[in-house]
Amino acid sequence: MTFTTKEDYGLRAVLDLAVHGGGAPVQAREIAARQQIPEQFLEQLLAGLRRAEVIRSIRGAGGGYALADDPSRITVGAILRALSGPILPHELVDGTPGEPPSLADVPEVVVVRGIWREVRTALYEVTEGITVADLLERRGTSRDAFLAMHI
Amino acid sequence: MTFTTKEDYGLRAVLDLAVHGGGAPVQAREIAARQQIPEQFLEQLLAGLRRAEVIRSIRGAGGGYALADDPSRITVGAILRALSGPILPHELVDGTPGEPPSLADVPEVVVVRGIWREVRTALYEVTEGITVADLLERRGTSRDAFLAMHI
DNA sequence: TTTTAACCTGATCGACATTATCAGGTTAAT
DNA sequence: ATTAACCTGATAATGTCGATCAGGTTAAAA
Repeated sequence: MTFTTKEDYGLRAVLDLAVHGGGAPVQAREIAARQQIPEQFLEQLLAGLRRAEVIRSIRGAGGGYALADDPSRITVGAILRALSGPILPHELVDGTPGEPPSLADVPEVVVVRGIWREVRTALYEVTEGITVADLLERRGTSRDAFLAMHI
Repeated sequence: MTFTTKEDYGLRAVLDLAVHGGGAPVQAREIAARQQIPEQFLEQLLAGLRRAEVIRSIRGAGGGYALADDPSRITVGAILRALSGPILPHELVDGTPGEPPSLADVPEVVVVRGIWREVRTALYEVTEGITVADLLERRGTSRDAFLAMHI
């Protein structure tokens, strides 16, 4: 079980987009610079997010990226799924179509699939419960706290 | 983010051990046969579980494996950590020691680290909240339900 | 005390994902 | 026409996953 840099980068990129995207599109280069993400790698992630319709792109000079929807309708879960596919491989939860049928009769298999279902539910509740709008709010308060510390 | 076959196998092996370990040690070969896990791969996982003191081994003829503790004191979380290390890489949550200090000042980084902390907490609560004793109980009821279906 | 059943160790392997980098091609505003 | 930006595809180092092979070590049992 592991989360990766890819997902960290992707979340930061979308949040960056939400913060700095008050009208004009935001360039990948800017995001890369602010978030210290390798530019070409970031473009791969943005391409995936675009295909999943989390963000949209504007081509040509003066182009860039923007959120595809209102921040309150984009969840952390949607972003993560766009970056890395389903949270938990179905095979573990439901079994594979091609597996020996006897496997589903092993009681331990049944019980452990129940665990995976619980884990998936917990992850789903957390990640679908946080929207980009929530993150924007958190960023505001955390930045205020940070600035206050440095007065 | 992904869970793997390794973790599925490992959970099933420990549960199998709990079910069939009423006194005598259980052989890796038996577990492999019942759970349909490649025997040598299973031994790798058992070795890791032994090093983490989730199970213990008895060497020599008539040996095998047994739980290292009471089923009620072994959690799913402990098993998963023994198999795959910490649930979430700390770098994402706390940053790496060698990272440029400026990164911790990027507000988006701070916010996203908060997300990772929430995800970790949720996973922790689920996995540490289920013990092997719980699984034994579930197995009992699920097997009864299965057998009842086939009368 | 020899045998043997079991654990144990280390090496190796193909396939795949991650984390990039490079080289260009395409779009559309200026 | 130029140019700033997105877009695409190839390449690659590194690591993990899932699995297999070849033996070595322990200790119960014959």
